[in-house]
Amino acid sequence: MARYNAKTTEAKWQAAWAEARTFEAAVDPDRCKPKYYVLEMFPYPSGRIHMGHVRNYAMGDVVARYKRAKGFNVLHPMGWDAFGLPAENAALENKIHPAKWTYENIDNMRGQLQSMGLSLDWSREFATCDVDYYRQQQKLFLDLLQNDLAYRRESWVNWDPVDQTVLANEQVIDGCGWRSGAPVERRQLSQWFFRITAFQDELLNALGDLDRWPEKVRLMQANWIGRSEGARLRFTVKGPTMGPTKGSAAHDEIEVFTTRPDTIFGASFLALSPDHPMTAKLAAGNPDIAAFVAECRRLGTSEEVIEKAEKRGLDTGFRAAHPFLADVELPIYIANFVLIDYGTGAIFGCPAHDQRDLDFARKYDLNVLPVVIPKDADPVDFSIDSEAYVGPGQLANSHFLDGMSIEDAKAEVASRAETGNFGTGQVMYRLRDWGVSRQRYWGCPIPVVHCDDCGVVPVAEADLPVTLPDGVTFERPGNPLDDHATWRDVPCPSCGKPGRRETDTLDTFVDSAWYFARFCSPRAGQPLDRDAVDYWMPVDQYIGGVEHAILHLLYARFFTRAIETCGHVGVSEPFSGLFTQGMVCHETYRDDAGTWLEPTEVDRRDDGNFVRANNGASIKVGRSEKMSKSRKNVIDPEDIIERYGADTARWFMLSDSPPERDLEWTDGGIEGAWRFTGRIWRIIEESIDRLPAPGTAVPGRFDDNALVLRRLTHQAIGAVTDGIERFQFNVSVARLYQLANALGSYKVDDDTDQAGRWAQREAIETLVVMISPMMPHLAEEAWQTLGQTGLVADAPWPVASPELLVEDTITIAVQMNGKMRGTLEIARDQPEDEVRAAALAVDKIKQAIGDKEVRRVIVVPNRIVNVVV
RNA sequence: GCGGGCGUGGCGGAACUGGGAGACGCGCCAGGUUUAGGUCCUGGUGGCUUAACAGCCGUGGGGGUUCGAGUCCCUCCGCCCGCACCA
Repeated sequence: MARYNAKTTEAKWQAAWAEARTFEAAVDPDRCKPKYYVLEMFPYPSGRIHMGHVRNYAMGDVVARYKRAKGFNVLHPMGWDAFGLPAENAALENKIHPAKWTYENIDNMRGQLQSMGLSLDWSREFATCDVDYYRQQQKLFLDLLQNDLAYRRESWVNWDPVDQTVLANEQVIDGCGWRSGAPVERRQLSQWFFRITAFQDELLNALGDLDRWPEKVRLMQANWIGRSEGARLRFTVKGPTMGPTKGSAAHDEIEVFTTRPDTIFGASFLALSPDHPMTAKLAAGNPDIAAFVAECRRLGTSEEVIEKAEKRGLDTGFRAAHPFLADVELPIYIANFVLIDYGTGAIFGCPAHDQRDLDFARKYDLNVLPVVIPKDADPVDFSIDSEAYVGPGQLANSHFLDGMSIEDAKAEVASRAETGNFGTGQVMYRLRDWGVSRQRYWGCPIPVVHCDDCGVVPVAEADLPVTLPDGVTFERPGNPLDDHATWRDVPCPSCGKPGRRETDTLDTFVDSAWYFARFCSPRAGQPLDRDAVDYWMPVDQYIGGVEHAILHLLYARFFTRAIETCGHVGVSEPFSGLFTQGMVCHETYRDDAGTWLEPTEVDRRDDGNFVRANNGASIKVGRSEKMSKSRKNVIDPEDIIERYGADTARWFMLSDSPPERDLEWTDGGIEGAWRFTGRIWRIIEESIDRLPAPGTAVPGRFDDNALVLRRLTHQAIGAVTDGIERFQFNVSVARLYQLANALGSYKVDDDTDQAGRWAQREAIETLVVMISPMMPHLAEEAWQTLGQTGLVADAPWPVASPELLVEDTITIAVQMNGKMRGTLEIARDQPEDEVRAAALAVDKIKQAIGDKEVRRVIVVPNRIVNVVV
């Protein structure tokens, strides 16, 4: 009996699929098959695939192959998110052009992915750095420009001093660049923006229809867009009557945004952001204010400090007139907790109903007047101590608002403000427009020319693409395109006078904001071919890491709407189904000095302790963490595939852990998967000589032994299918183990039981087809060995026979007072009376009842009986 | 601080709408085959009490609803993720 050789077998079937062009998709002209577009987030070509890729693509391949077998016309493409900074860093370090570095990496990673045996349509492959791709992206940019969805403005930007590039607000994490981790500086630059805020309402509202998205992701997006209803209110400024700013000129009015206009009568101060224009004015004439502002800014970027920072403020000496109370004036502070980026950069503080305002009021001894009273509290002695009251209630101490609900009071204040011409109701969003300018070489050039006379002039469509020049140097910091005179200096397309190309390139998030649509018609002469895009879009199932839950997915949703506006697509939402998978983790190891060690440097001894492989020194085993180079807890997929084969690696990725949760890589797990491939193979080899020929007619009769196997087979079909449909691949895997176990212990008497052999073939074929999305090579080899002529990749998904899913005789549990006491074998669907009688006749139940009185008997049909005594 | 999620054997986990807790895998124990070893096969494996039969306990803790709770409700504890002085 030949042992299964994964290496040669996998190569053989990969060649066979390529030869037969099995996975190349085409628009189905008759529309007789439903389409299904499954896509995994395309990789950045770093050079090597990692286990996260293996997990991601193994899952996507299960879906793609399963849907194929279910009769869908499946599109399953792959490409490369190929622009970006690492290529420039590599260029600098290794003196290699970014393009050469990138394409070499792609070649290597393509080979690695192909060794996984994925059912990908490689004929559609492209990289976002292909001129053909980014020329189409430039066309889209021009369309956005024309539709006022792209624009240029001076703005304060987040400047990453390490990457030497601008970052979007979304890319700044805890005051540091999302990629470099360096503290971000603020600089003023002229920048290109995409008007994502034009769709803020749609992007928020449409989340409600994305019912095949994880709730978590929808919530994160909603929070990111951050819609809140409130009011803008203008306060008249008086003074200064005292304090450090006495005598200096200032604003006449301060406009605040509040989500709680109902609490206006509880206001006891106004607070300005340290970056507010009025603050700046005051700081210019007052060193104390300037010093305070500087101090706030210093505190401003670091994360941990701010979290625990005390609420602090500085009284400007100015006063603001209360809009409804002629005799009340509120002090105006500059406060460290007021953000310039949100609302108007100024607030009114109502200490009784906002914790931050309360902390502030207690510190500066300001009035705390409750104006919302909880339902069961007494308005007379309801008071605020150290905790602000933010719950529901009724207005009090609020003149014309007294007795109103919070909602009514909010509306009333907004309406009176409008009447009195000092404010209005207002919806505020946290979302900002998407800054897309990057001062980098390795990105999509923005196709415009700057002219002293004509301003910003778009490059004519006929003159696209604006290609990246060769012969650039990366020695100097900043953008190499700025230094490339022959590329940079061009005549103005409008007037012909000397002009200057835009040297900014687009954020790589733009590249990934429409690649999924390009896959529908990857060689089209325009960005998107409407026939193809209308047929394939939206993506039915998108799969990737949760780390892209906000940025990439929000940009893709925006961009799809933007190009819909320009007429390139007919859908608003790019991904109708989304699945976010967990990370691949591994234990970490350190020696006594605290140095991280690779798994290969560590040996597990028989007593379970870990030692250094080379010298037996003791090792500290740390908790399982995401595989990362810095912690050295990385397992290279190539090593695993080389040693065990792709099927084993894929099987392990799908076993045990639910796909949405983190998976812990263990040696035991991969060994177990590897043993299973051997077991499948043995089951087939040991029985193949005695099985009936493929396609033999169903025997008329099966004995009990065969019937049990057939039932199990058909139940497995139901359960495995259900597991795949619900993204519970681990459950499907468990059911496949169960079926294999049953086959392993299945015995047939060849002299008397041909039907038994038939049932065995049925079970084996079913098993093979159902493992084929997970272990496609082994399945093809088995399919061939079983005497089938076509590819298992083209075989239909098995269908369970309903009559085999139900058993005639069932075992039901009998409880007494809710505790299991025994079981009962009985024909299914018996009348309740008979089940009750049978249950009461069970020996253990009779014993347990003894001389107690039976008060009730609850019969749940075909499930359980509960005797209550 | 706000929002979301999770907590089940030694480990990863299963249990569709409340109905036999622990499927399946790993690990471990015992036995067998072959062998140098692994592979492979058979059986066992939540805890406690017991010689055994059997019984009791058991899904983070406590309480509740129910004939019946891993599942629903309240409360407390712990862990994870996201956002964050968002007015």
